[in-house]
Amino acid sequence: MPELPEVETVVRSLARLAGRRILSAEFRCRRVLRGADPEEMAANLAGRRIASIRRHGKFILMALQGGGYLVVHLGMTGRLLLGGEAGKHTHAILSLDRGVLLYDDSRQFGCIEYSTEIPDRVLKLGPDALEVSLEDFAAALRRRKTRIKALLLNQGFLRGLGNIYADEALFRAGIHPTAMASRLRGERARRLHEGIVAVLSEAIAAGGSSISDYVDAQGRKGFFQMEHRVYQRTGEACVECGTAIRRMLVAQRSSHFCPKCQKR
DNA sequence: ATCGGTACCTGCACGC
DNA sequence: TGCGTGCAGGTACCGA
Repeated sequence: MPELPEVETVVRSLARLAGRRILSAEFRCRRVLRGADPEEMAANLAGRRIASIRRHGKFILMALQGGGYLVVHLGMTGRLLLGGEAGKHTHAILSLDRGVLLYDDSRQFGCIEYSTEIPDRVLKLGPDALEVSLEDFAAALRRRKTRIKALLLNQGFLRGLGNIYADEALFRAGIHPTAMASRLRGERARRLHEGIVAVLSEAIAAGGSSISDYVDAQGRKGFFQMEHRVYQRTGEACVECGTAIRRMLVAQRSSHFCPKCQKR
């Protein structure tokens, strides 16, 4: 489900949790704990106060007073929900001094873990897609010999983009998903950087994209899916030229593009 | 060191 | 109605 704009929206809807205390925690699925012991997890969290909540790429970092972090990744179908009933796919239940926070994930591709420090695999990600400078972005592109779509999905290169916003940014830049990254120089690199920042900013302003079931922590849907120009619009007319939008696989992920507007 | 392909898991829409 | 197929916002891991 969630890419940078959705995770940012969730984090904003969780901001009110700063200062709250976790009374107790319950974990029901070992898989989303990345192998950690459920009892140990619960013991690490019980009685702790939440200091702050922030986004790092697609990760959610909940800092605890006195040290330590609750690190959450929503994977494809993860949800953090304030309030509501635990269901079939609820894997974590945090009882707070006021209310409850649930972690729900039907496909179990996400994770929720406690760590004394921010994990290395989180810290080693590339620069944030909303913060990277054009100069750094353009220089990094030149060093990579791979198709641009695959590179934009690589969180070690740039953190935050996923399949929707990679396709949308490439469309805005007029770049074909199979274009070689190292060949995108000058004006093309600038347009791609601009397209990434623009699409992510607009999506955050719209509360993210709700393709099937994405909602923020208060259960609110996003509406940026109304603004998608290529993603899941296969066969529909390009908003710029009217040509039918095409779909192809790039790095095993479906990629949507306008064959006329986007050049290799 | 980098890259592409595959595996992981559940649910849904579709055609027969 | 049920069954098989393909598809879905993600990353980790493997071998080349």
